[in-house]
Amino acid sequence: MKELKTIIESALGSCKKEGLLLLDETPEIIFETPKQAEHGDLSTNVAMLLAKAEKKAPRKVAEDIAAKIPVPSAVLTSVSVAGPGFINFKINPLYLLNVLHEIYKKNEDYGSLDFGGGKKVQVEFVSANPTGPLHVGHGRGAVYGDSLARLLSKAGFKVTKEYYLNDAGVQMQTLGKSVWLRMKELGGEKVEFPENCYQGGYIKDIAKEVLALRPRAMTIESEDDFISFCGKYAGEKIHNEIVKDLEDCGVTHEVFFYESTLHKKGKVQAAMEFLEKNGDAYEKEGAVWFRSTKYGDEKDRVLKKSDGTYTYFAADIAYHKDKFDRGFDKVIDVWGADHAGHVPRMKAAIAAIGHNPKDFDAVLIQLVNLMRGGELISMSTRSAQYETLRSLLDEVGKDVCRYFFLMRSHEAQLDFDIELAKSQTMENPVYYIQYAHARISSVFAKAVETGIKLKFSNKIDLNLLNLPDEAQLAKFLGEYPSVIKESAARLEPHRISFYLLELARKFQSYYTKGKKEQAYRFLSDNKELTAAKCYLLKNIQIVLKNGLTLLGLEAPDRMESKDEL
RNA sequence: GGGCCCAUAGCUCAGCGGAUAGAGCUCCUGCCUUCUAAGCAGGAUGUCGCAGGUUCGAUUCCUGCUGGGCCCGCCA
Repeated sequence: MKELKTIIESALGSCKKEGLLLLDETPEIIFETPKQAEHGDLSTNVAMLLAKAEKKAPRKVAEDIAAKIPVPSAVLTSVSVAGPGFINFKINPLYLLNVLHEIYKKNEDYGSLDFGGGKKVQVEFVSANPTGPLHVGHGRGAVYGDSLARLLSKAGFKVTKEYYLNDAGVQMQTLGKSVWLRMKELGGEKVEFPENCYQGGYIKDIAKEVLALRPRAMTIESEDDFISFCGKYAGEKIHNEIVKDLEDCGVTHEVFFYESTLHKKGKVQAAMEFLEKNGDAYEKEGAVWFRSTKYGDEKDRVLKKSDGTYTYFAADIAYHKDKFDRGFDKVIDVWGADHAGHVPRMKAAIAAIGHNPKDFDAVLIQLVNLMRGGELISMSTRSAQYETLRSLLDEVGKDVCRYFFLMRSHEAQLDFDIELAKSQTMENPVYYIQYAHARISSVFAKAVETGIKLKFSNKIDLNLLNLPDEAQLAKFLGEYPSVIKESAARLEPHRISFYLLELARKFQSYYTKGKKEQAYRFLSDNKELTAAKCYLLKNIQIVLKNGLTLLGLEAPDRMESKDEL
């Protein structure tokens, strides 16, 4: 609405010139779509913002401004003042419809912005340790991170998706030991299986594999060597399965970063030295501490334990230093809500390694409560059938899974009811949105079938789209870029879900009117009119597909019938 | 005890400085000879957790409180 902004600015200018307004400061002009349709297509609150400085009643200010706005024009059909001092506008339908040419021309690039200015952003997400399969909580973070990356990239950032693997430290050791113990069990030995070892059934499967692969290794090799082999084998195997799970979820990463490389290249030590040099690290009680309190953390944190090994946090500092060293302007970590307590120390660390903590965002993803028909499924026990992302994917499928993870704000806990997810009703809106897309394809198929040639071009006469729904649909399509911008700025891909739902709803309503009113039929004997209507449909479809792609969902040309599922 | 998140219709949730607070589910009433009824139209339902404060204006921002979740390790 650049033109409208210019119109307001020039109206303000006239008011100042005639002495109606002082305008010592120019206010920010913001437009919004009124909730009530009777209030027009757009409104602005500038008059209310100005009222105080002008020492005038907001309504009076609004009226003065409104009087200087010429109507009707190519942009506006009417201006009015209402409520406490809103200036409401009715937009010329033809002006609204013009956006269709822009959408059609840009197609899949419609909604692409330079908001990010080409800044390099890294999104690190999932980063689950290869000690067991992904659970549904990981799934939410995975889908969120993936969609966020798509969104930021659409908004003009240069995005790298990264996965950090803890392949060093005690975990891999424990994993190896778990496998080794299960192997001994398989060999008929009675073993005490410690609580801190990995309990899952997948460990036994891996044990069987290793046994088949190297049946005599256990007797030949030293215990330490063999446990370390088991750990490495299991880690790789589990990691591969994680990657497969993610792929089936439509989630991919460009970089897999191994913690071990930090140690090998001496980067952890280098980071420690960096902190020490600046007086941000000190020794106490046989350990080395990070002076995180200096940067606002509530207490100092251990970097190097008294046994001489580094903490996870120390490696994490080195890792984040490495991220910035690689030239990222902005670093986003997607964490589970249980890591909330780590944010202050990480922010402190970012500051200590010489970067602005504002360039580091830790997005916390709240819990997923997995349910079935209203009953909570326990997440803590092994017996929980749907604990893993894999089993959820197998049962509800990729699109439903992703949509459910993206239909809520990431900072609110999510109730994921498998029964609802499987139902094909409005409780599961993913089908509704896809249905809108498919329906449009279906109309086109019908057109072809009845011998209508579909030709989309900017030669289409938009004047023919004279139904109110048509201008309103065009207006809504025109809002898509601002939805992208807002979603990207707030790191909230769920806003796209809501936008798409509303677009689908508007389309369905428009479509259904054709059942009753001939004027609403898309396909008719009037070639030009049919072409214009199909052009609008094409544009709706472009935006639907565009948004679905951001969410990582399919945009089908036809829906499978209910009975087939 | 401290920190973070949540609290909006019977249920699941949007909105996050503006005009009569929205959507879906649920409950009623209609709508398939004609582009997919996985759909549409209409109706019903709210002290926006409580109490203060900032503001011309607060569900939205701030403070306190209450209730629920997560976290507070020389674990990762």
